[in-house]
Amino acid sequence: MKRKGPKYDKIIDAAVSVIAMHGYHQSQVSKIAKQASVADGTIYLYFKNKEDLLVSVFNEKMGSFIERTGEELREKSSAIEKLSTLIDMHFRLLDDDHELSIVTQLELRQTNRALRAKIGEVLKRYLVLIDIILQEGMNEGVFNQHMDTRLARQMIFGTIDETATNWVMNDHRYNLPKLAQPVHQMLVNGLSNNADVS
Amino acid sequence: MKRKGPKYDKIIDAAVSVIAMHGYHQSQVSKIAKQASVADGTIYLYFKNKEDLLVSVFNEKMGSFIERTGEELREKSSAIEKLSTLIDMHFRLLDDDHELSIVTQLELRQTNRALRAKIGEVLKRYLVLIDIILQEGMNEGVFNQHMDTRLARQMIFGTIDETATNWVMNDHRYNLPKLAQPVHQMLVNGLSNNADVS
Amino acid sequence: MKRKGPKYDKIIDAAVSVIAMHGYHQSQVSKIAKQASVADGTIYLYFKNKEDLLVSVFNEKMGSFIERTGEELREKSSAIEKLSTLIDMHFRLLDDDHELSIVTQLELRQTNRALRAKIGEVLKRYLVLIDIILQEGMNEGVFNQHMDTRLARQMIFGTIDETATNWVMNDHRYNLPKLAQPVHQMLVNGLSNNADVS
Amino acid sequence: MKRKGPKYDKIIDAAVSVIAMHGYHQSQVSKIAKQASVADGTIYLYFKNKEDLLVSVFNEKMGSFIERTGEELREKSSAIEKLSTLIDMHFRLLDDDHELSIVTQLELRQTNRALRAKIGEVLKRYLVLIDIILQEGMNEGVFNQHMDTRLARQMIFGTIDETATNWVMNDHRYNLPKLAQPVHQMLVNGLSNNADVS
DNA sequence: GATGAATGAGTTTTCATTCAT
DNA sequence: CATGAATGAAAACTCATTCAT
Repeated sequence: MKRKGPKYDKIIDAAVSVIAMHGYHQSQVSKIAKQASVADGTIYLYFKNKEDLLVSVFNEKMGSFIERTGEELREKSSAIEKLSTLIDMHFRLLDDDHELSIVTQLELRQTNRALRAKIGEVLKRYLVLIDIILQEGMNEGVFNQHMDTRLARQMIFGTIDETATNWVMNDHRYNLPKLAQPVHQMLVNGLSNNADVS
Repeated sequence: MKRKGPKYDKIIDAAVSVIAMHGYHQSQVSKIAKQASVADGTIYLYFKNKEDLLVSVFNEKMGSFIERTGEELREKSSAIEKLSTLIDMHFRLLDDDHELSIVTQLELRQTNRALRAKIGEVLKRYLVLIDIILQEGMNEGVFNQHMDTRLARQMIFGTIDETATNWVMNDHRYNLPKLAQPVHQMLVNGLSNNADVS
Repeated sequence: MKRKGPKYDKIIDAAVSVIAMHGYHQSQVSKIAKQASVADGTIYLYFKNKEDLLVSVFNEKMGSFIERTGEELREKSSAIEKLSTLIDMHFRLLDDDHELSIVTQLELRQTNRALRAKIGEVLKRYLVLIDIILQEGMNEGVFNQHMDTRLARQMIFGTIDETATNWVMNDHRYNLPKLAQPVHQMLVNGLSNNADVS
Repeated sequence: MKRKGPKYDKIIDAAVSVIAMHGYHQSQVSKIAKQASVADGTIYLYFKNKEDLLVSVFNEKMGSFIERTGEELREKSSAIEKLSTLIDMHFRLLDDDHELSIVTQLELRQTNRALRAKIGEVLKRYLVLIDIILQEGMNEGVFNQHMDTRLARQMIFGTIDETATNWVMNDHRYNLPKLAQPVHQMLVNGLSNNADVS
C-alpha cells in the first residue's frame, strides 16, 4: 500500500474531478482510473479499496487545511479574531476549489454510515479547533460563560456548513467569502437587536 | 396509484422501520414489503417507484409536522416565542419517534441528488416558516434589522439540524427537547457575553 | 367460460386495437380490459388465459374469413380463377382492416412457439383451401402435374404472406389489392419470359 | 466493447445453442454465459446488452453467408444459374447447422420490433443479391421484362423462407437441400403446365 | 355475472475487486 | 510496479392471474 508517489496524488485529484463532474453514484473506480491515466488495478496498489480512496480524498484535502487553520489561529490573539479567521479560511478554501466544494458539501454525504463515520474522524480535529476558540473566548470573558460549549460548537459548525452547502446548491452563484464577516457577526451577537459588538 | 388506504400507511411506517433498523442501502423493497406484510408488487400499487416511496415517507411525516408547526406559531404573539416554539416542536418531533429521527437525520441524506432535491421541496415550506419569524422579529424590532435574513435562516436551520444530527449519532443518549431552550437562547443572543438573557 | 355475448366481442376487438396501437409486448391484459371497458377479471370469464384470448383473436378474425373464402371458391369453376380469388380476398381482408393486418402480419408473430402452434392449427384450414386449388389445377391439366404440391403450397402462401408483410411494414403506403393480379400471374407463370400470359 | 477474441465467438455459439435448445424466451443471459463457460459479466465486455448479442448472432452467422453467396454468384454466368445457386446455398446453410436454422427461422422472430428492425438491416443485403439476379435475368431476356421486381423478390424470398420454416417446424425430418432444385424450377416456371425450361 | 385489489415469481445489468502476465 | 480482462453477487419492477365481495 503505497501512500505516496506522483500517482497517489493523481488518483486523489482524479477522484475529486470525477465526483464533482459526474456525482458520487456515477464515479466508478474505472472512471477515476481513466481520469488519472492509470489502470484500474493500480488504484488498489495505493488504496485498500474504494472507501479508503474516498476517505483519503477527504483526508488529504481537509487534513492539510485543518493544520493550516490551526497554525493561522495560533497567530491571532483573541477568540473573536480566531473565530473570524476560521470562518474566513473555511469559506475561502471552498471558494478556491469549486470542485472540492461540490465533493465535500454534496457528493461525499450520500455515502454509507461507515464512510461518514471515518470522515467524521477527520472532522473531529476541526471541531477541536472550534472548541479551543470557544474555551478561549469564555476565559477572555467575551463569550457567555454559562453556555453549553457542545451546543455552541454545533451552532458554529452547523451555520458554516449550512451556509456553504446552500452556496454550492446555488451553483456558487454568489460570493461565499464575503459572507464570512456577517456570519461571524451573527454567531457572536445572535439574531437580537443589541448594540453591535463585533 | 392509490395514495390512501390502510396499506398506504402500513407501507410508509414499514419503510421508516426498515430504514432505521437496517440503513438506507440495506432497505430493499422486498424487505419493506415483508415488514408491511404486503406483497412486493403491492408497493407499486401505491407508489410509482422506490424513490417515490422514500419521498412520500418524508412528505407524510414532515408535511403534517410543518402544518402543525405553522398553526402553533400563529397562536404565538412574538417572534421570540415563535422561534422558541419552532425549535421545541422540531426537537420533540424527533424525540417522539426515534426511528424517524434516524431516517431523516442520517439515512435519507445518503440518497442521490434527485431524491434530495424532492426532499428539499418539502423542506422549503419549513424554511418559509423561519423566514416569517425572522421578518416578524425585525418588524417588532427585537431582531437586528440589518441582518441578512438568508444567512439568519441558514444559521437557525443549520444549528437545529446539526444539533439533532449529533443527538442521533450519539444514539439519542441525552435529552434533545431539553436543548431547545439553550439553543434558542444562543441563536437569539449569540456567543457573546451579553448582560441580557431573553 | 362464456364464449359468446357482447363482452366477448368487445374484448376481441379491444385486443386487436390495443395490439395494433401499442405492439404485442405492450399489450397487457389490463390495457385490453380498459379498452374494452370491462374489469381485468372479466376477461377470465370469457377466456382461459391470455394465450387463449390471442388465439381467439386470430380464430375469430381468420376463421370466418377462411369460411367465406371457401364458399367464394366453390362458386368459381377453374383453378386459375380460384387462385386469383384467394389472393384477392386475402389482400382485401387485410386492406379492409389495417389494425388487423398489423396484428396478424407483425405482432402475433413475436409470440412463443406454443401460441404460434395453435395459430398454425387455424391456418391449416386455409392451407387446405390452397391444396384443393392445386389438386384441381393439376386435374384440369393447367398446373404442372409433376410438381411437389407441398412446395407449391409453400410458394403460394409464402409469396402472399411476404407480400402482405412488406406492405404492412411499409405502413400500408401502397395499394395491396392491386397487387393481387400481378402476384397471381407471377405464381402461375413464374419468373420466366413465357409467351403466354394467363 | 471488444468485438473480437476467442470468447466473442464462444459466446455467439453458446447463444445459438441455448436458444435452439431452450427457445428464445428461456434463453437468459446467465444460461448463455454458463454454456460459454464465462461469467455473466463477461458477456457485457463483448456486447452492449442482450439485444446487441442477439443482433450480433444473426449478423455473424448471416453476414459471412451473404458475402460468400455474393462471391459465389459472381462466378455464375447466367441469372438462372445464380438463382439456383442462391437457393441451394441458402438451404445448405440451414442444413449444415440445424441449431442455427431453429434460431433464425423460429426463435429470432419472436422478438420485439426494434430487434427485428436491426435484423432486417442485415437481411437487406441479402435481398439486394436477389434484386441483382432479377435485373440480370431481365436483361438476359430469360425473365419476364414486365414483372414487378419488388413482387418477384418477395416471391423468391417468401418461398425460400416459408419452405425453410416448414422444414424446421417438421423437425428437419426431410432433406431440405434436395428441395432447392424443385423450388428453383417452380419459381422460374410457376405453377402452370408449360413445357419445362429450367 | 362482474369487479379490481392483491399477489409474487423471475431477469438483466453494473461494478468493485482480483490476479496472471 | 503496472496492467486490464475477467469475475459474479445483488435488486427493482412487471404483469398474468386469483378470489373475496
